[in-house]
Amino acid sequence: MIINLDMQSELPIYSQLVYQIIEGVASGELQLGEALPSVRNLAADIGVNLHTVNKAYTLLKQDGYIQIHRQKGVVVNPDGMPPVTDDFLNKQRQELRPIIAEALCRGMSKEELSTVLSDIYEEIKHPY
Amino acid sequence: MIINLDMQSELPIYSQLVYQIIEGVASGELQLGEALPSVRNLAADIGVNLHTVNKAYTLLKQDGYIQIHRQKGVVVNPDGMPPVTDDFLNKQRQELRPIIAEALCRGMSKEELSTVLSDIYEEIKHPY
Amino acid sequence: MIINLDMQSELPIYSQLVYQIIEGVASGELQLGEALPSVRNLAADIGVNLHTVNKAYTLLKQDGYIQIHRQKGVVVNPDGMPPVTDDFLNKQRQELRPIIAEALCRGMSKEELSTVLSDIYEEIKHPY
Amino acid sequence: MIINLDMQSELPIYSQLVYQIIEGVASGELQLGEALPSVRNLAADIGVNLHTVNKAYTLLKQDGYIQIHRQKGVVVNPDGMPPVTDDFLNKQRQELRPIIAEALCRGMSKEELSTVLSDIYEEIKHPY
DNA sequence: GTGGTCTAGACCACC
DNA sequence: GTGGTCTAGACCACT
Repeated sequence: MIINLDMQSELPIYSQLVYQIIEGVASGELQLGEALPSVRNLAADIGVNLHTVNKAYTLLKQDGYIQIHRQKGVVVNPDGMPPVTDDFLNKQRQELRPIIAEALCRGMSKEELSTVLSDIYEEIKHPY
Repeated sequence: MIINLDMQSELPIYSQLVYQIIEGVASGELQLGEALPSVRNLAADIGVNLHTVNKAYTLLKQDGYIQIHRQKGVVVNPDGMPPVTDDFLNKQRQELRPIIAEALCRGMSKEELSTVLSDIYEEIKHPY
Repeated sequence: MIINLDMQSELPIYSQLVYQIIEGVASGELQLGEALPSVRNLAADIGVNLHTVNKAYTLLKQDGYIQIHRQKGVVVNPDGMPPVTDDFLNKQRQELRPIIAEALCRGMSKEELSTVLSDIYEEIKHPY
Repeated sequence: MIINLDMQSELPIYSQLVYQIIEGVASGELQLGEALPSVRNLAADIGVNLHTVNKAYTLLKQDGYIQIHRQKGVVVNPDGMPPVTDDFLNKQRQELRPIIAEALCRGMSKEELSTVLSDIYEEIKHPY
């Protein structure tokens, strides 16, 4: 899987890592139970610090996206992805709110927004 | 207009300010051309430093949401809001992408996402 | 003569006034010895404070562009415009330097810059 | 690179910094991709507050002259300088206009002005 | 009274 | 170590 980092982004590198792995699962490029590179290997591959990869993996584990086994290494959670909890929905709304407010302000209609959302949805699901 | 700040949030205070003012315009609570509080007044009202407010105002001005008149004060841009540029759409997609990837991963359908979006859209537009 | 002020410009209003009057003389719209509106009238016409107009006139007088007579009012200096002094040339170079550096940085050639300069020169001289 | 600040100038210190760095790039003293001093180092070197340097760097970043890498430092944009956009040309004309009007008023010919411009252009390009 | 600038000094996240 | 954010308090130009 190809990881694409923007070193100038305001987003921390570990967050970018988290999102790229989540997107990998969302697109099907990463299967449930599939092994991920070790912290050490991934860090070397993408040229970032060990701590950075570690932080990303730890966050992914906390949210239930991956499992970290002492010896076997890191795998995408074979029991499936975390469910849509109320906490998640609240967080999602908080993140969407300012984006939608800005769009509304600039005159985008609900339909236009829906189209953008739908576009991205399909783009992630079928990245080929 | 009521400003609601979360001092514990990971979002910088000035960003929260920016979004709340944008939402104020989006909801119609702030009219085009309407005066905003002076830097110092707003800072005192919400209990933050004047530089923090200043930064928020400066960002809003850069994006064309407000005008800062020399020694007269700050007003919502009377010439209307900034348009939907390609830059804006790109930025919007970049912000939406990880949110949608996460939703997809957890099994939300496109329709469910659209409903959430629609909900928030109306919530902002009709906050009563 | 039509005065055009930009209340949002970073340039102080009195400076804008100074430049517009200088441009009026440069274009020939204002003749040597021609009367300018009184401080009071001009302030009322363009909707700014008396002090602002006063400051502009005072600066113009200091540089020798106009004369201010107690009773007769304000006139464009009938003895001609101030000469090209070394001080003026130094000030001019200081002002031009950052503009030219920026142009050079972005890849404008000396010829392109000269064309822009020539354009503006003619535009001011023949504003019709 | 030697930075020369005039603390008495009407130009804000951060603007002087911006222009000096742009001139450094224009003259070739600063190469594309070259590292600039950290905010704190530069501030200490030239004896100003770190916020002042920060503001200069932020402005340079906004215009595309430099890149600010997360926790790694500041470099001259390795992808080249920002292009000559219409916005830039408009801003340039606005800045040149009053300077040219004044010169015209005092009787400088187009050729004299062109010579001054050419002088400064070469002076910046070949500062030795 | 307005925003613009500057200082001094602090804490934080990231790497 | 880096930049990002925030505070407190000051002076200035402009209107």
